[in-house]
Amino acid sequence: MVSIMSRPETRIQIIDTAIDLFWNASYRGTNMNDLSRAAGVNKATVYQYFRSKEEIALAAVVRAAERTVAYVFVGAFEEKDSPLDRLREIHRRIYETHRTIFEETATCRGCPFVDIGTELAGSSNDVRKAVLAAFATFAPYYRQIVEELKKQGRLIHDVGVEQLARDLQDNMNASMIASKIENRPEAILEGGERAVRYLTG
Amino acid sequence: MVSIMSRPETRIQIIDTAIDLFWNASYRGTNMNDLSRAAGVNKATVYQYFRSKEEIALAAVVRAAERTVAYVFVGAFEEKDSPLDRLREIHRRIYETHRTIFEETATCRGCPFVDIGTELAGSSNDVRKAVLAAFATFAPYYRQIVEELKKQGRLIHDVGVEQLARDLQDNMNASMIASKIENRPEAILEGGERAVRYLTG
Amino acid sequence: MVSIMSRPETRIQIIDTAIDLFWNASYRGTNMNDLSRAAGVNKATVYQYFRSKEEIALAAVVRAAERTVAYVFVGAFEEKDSPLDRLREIHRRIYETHRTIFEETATCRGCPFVDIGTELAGSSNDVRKAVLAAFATFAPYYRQIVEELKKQGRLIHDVGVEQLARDLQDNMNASMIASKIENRPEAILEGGERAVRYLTG
Amino acid sequence: MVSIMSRPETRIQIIDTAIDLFWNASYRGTNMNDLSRAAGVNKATVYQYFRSKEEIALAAVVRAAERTVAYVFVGAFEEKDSPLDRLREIHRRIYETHRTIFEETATCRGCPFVDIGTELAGSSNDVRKAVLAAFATFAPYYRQIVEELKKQGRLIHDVGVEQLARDLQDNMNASMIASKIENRPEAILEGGERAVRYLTG
DNA sequence: GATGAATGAGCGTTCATTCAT
DNA sequence: TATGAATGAACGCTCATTCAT
Repeated sequence: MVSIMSRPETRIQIIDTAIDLFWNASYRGTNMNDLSRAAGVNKATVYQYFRSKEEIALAAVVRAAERTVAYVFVGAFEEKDSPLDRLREIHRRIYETHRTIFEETATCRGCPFVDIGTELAGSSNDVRKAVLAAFATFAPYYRQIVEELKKQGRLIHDVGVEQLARDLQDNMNASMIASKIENRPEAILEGGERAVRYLTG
Repeated sequence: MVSIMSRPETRIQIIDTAIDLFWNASYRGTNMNDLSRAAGVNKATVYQYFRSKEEIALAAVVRAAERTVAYVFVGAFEEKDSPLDRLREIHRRIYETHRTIFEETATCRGCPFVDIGTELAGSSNDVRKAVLAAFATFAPYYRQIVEELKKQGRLIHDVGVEQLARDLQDNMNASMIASKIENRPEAILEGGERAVRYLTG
Repeated sequence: MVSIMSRPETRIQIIDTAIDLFWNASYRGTNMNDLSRAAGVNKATVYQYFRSKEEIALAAVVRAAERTVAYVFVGAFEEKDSPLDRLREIHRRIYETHRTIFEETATCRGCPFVDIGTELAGSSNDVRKAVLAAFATFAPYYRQIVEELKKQGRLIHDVGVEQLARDLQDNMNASMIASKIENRPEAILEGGERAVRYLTG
Repeated sequence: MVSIMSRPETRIQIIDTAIDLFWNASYRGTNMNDLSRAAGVNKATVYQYFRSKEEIALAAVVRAAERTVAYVFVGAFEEKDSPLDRLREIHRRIYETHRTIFEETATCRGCPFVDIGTELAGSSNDVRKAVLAAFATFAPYYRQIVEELKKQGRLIHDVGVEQLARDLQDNMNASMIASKIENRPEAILEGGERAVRYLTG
């Protein structure tokens, strides 16, 4: 069965499939055979859109970041108004995603950025930097949360906004690692409460 | 029960080599050829001590945890007396290890437990649980730090000791991930300060 | 009989590109991607003019022979009058072509006919025969050189004209192989002197 | 069926098989699957002895040269005493080899050195130099033939010994190319007569 | 107990060729 | 006519693992 999709759709189809497979089975745990089959295209077709598997990883990180910004951060900011609610909503949205997968597969996935970043940082500087860039696209949202809290005089630590925003990102990463290692999605939710606690006591 | 090997040193030599290689190049990025050569034994000899590569990963996680307890946690507790100094010393010891490697290789390694855990959690439940068990061996030290602070009335959060100890472990994981993704060992040190801040304000 | 293509220039463009690429990187070392791109046409377009890659090789041999006859043999015969000067001029013209390429690429190309012939003789009888036919288009010129020398009584070997003409072709092939293996264009020029020596002492 | 041969035998078995296949179907026309199967070993085993296909080509050229020296040149020198008989015997021995293969396969193979040299000179400088080195191992025999003829005062050309020895090598190469392109083993024999003619008139 | 040698299965990648428009 | 897109088959090479001694 040949799909009738034109160029950009195929590319995106491949990337989205890669995001899913890399996230589920890691970069090295996913092979190009599985990837092409899951994407519904021939293996050679994949190589008309990407020069190498690593280049797919790069594109996957970029696109996953875009999707995360749209669904998690913009979504949370649109749905909630107060900084703390937004922070909780960010964690809640990620939690829901993981919980759904957990219910289907009994397995808790980790953070797609942390996972591929730690797996490949040692062998691909490009991927490492792509993950760093992904985090940078989340930073404005964390920053805004911190700034609003600061304006409201509710921050308990006398630390720069930038640092606190980074702390929120680190806290999110830690939550998702815990949820994967403990195989327990709730850790992500608990991470949200910890973040609130850390910022406002 | 008699173990299948006669020379425990060989077994340990293999495990220690595996810890180093897995930590440096990830589990899947390390092959049995490199491992056996680096361990100074024949490839077939490795398979007299371990049934599979995964079993080596299991043993590596266990032994790396033991070494971490001895050098990082016991070491820090022997060197420092106050809970906050001990917490800082834990981060400092890990930082020093990473900084030394960073100066030699210009590359920042991550957390051996988080790395192998996130890489294999999806495909090996045993490894995931081994990492969880490794963290459990660190927990008593974090717990003692928190308890002593509590006794001194210096904790700013009204949260259970157990939870705060977990938070310290999560914070450490987050620091090491940041140091790897940012290729900047200092992130581990900064993580120590954040932990202090989180606990005592 | 109507040919299948409407634009003869496209066909020729493809063939000329193939001659260059096959000559530079060998038949199997050239792929249809590079060929179509270098020819400035779509890959599928190539297959509207040729049924297969081998058919391109066939056409390339035919056209390269035509170009060689025109530039090397007719050119030499127009420029020089005496048989020995013509023989030398044949080698000189080929030498100049190779020397120019050598100066640009530091690499000495071989004989396009010998190269593709030896590469494909074992797998394509058609290509082998095409190369044979190419040599046959050079033979009249070598024959004429030998015949004129014979008429002048300057031949030192009592061998048939046909055989001596073949010897000249063989000598040329040997020169070009030597120049390629030794990466030294001068071997072609030296081959010209050897030919003179062989015929007239 | 696993062969019981020990290390050096397996290596030689692979090389000898490679010589045969490369000679029959060219370097690029031979794949590692065919090679390993024909050698009677697993594909992975081949890569325990050679780092790459190109390294096999290198070893094949070296060994083919050794075998050629032993069978063709030393053999001819032991069998015949006079320089011209030796020269003819060199061509005759090569001819017999080709004729036997021709009778079995109806196809005339070319020169293993020229063939792989022209195929790979453009992409592997190492192979090119290996072929050059192979010719260098034949040179002493051609040189001795020429020197003895010179001592006997039978040379008709006033050209250095070194040059004439090179001419004999070139002549042999030309003969074998002709035999392959014409699919006619006799061309090698005729090349022997031409060599005699060239040297002594 | 230790090893040199071997292997089946699979890896990422590329090939000549064809489809659909 | 010409092309953007796709493909089955094969490529050189590497993997974790096992055999035979």
